Amino acid sequence: MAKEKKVQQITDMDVDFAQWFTDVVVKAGLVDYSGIKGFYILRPYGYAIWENIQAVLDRMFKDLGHENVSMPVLIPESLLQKEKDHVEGFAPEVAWVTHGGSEELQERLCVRPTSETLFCDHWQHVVHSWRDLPMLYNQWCSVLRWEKTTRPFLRGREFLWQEGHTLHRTAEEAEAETQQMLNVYADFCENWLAMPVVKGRKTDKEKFAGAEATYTVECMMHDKKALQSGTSHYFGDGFARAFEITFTDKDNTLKYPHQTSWGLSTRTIGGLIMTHGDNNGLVLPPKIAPTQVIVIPIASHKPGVIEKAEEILAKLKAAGIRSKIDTGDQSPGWKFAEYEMKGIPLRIEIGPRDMENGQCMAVRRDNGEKIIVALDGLEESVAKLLDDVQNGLYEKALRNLNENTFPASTMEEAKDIIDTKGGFIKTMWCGDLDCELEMKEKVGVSSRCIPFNQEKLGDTCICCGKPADKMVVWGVAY
RNA sequence: CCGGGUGUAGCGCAGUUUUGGUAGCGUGCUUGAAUGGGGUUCAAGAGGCCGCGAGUUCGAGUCUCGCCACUCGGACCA
Repeated sequence: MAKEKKVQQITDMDVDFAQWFTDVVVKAGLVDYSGIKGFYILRPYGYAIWENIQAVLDRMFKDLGHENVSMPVLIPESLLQKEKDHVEGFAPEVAWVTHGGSEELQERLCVRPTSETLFCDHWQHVVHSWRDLPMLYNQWCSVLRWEKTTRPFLRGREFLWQEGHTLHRTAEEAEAETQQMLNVYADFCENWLAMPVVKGRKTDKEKFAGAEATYTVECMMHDKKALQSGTSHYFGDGFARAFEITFTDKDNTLKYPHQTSWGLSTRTIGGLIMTHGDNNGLVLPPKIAPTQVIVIPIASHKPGVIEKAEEILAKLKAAGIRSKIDTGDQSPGWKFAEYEMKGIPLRIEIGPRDMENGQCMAVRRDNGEKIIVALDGLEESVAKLLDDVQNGLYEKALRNLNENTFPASTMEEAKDIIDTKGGFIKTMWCGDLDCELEMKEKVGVSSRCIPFNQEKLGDTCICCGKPADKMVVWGVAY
């Protein structure tokens, strides 16, 4: 029943997935294009989703002892250049401020593409003793990267994110933090966004500029492409050495602290859209949806209908369910389509017929199922239905991931899978960069990660045939 | 950065060649009426520096030259 496309204005996702995505983000009122390429306006509905993401993650961070701070938006060139790998990684895509008013600056300033260098510079000032550690910082901000090609949510030149930065006394502690925060992201993606993840470590080729190790949660989108939804980096003491951050340890010797950073951006909203959305528009998991229930009165000119609808709204709100009502004069059909476009998880219809029977009609956004619900105990029924939608979305996404992840033992096999089916490919890999490059060249995939959940598919590398003990997941990435 | 495409009403587009000559369509918007359980119907109305700048011409949305912006694919990235 939900198969038929009820909204004509959006492109069919099976015809042109990219266009479908663009149609949805615009028509659901999430973003508008600004006058500058790659800069997007987050409209109230899009921003509300981000606010919910922020609220949940912020709580999680703070529960683990992190504190929020705010760093400058500009970085002096000399600072950016202190860590060699880092600057090489980011230099091609930074924007520079060269003038203040009409005066040319003595040193140009880059608009932050990420803030490691700023945190390091700060810590160099304030960290002196083992008693000053750990530093567990986070900031919510936007960063700038001058991307060549841009898309709403998925790749903007400016994007909103959070970047956590921590500094620790020992390597072990920093490594544990890196893992812990990756697990926070995985937990958040799976339990709040209903997006199952593949957790793992990035190959050296794919790791963050300046990091010793990068960990990632990778999600599969509806078109079977991969989206990196959160990353966590372990830096060792590389930055500390470059920025000369030292502390006196308990044994009265001078040491370099160990560092991490981790980030999750508005790209995740793109992930939500591409994971759960359908041909009628957006589909939001109830736990993150700004509005969980939309109440629509039917034949609202009939006596008592509006009043009953308002009564239902009040009941739901009192039960802590984020609900709205639409008493506007558009036709019911128009409203159905509108709120489906916006991905509201549950719709409650209430009309004269329902009132006579002491019931209302609930319609699930995820599968279109229509359920008659008694007005008595409505709050409990609705809460249960919202849970069902949340779980249904996760199960569906998990099925998509599992059914489209294939083992491969030869390049030909891998190529065939990518060309005919798409999805993720898991193979053994020897660890050589050359083989990784060849996979890109010949199969068209990049390594997504070396999953923590390893399977022994064989003992030779898919590419060179030499001994291999690592299983890698490959895919076409956003 | 390379290659293609597009700029005309809020949005989506036709009109541009073969013929330079009153600015069009759909949708949306406003108002009114009837409707109302899947984008309801009818009526009336408002809305344009035809991307920008030069040029040709009696006359340019249309022809010439230049510029700009956006967009889609490719190479690079959250």
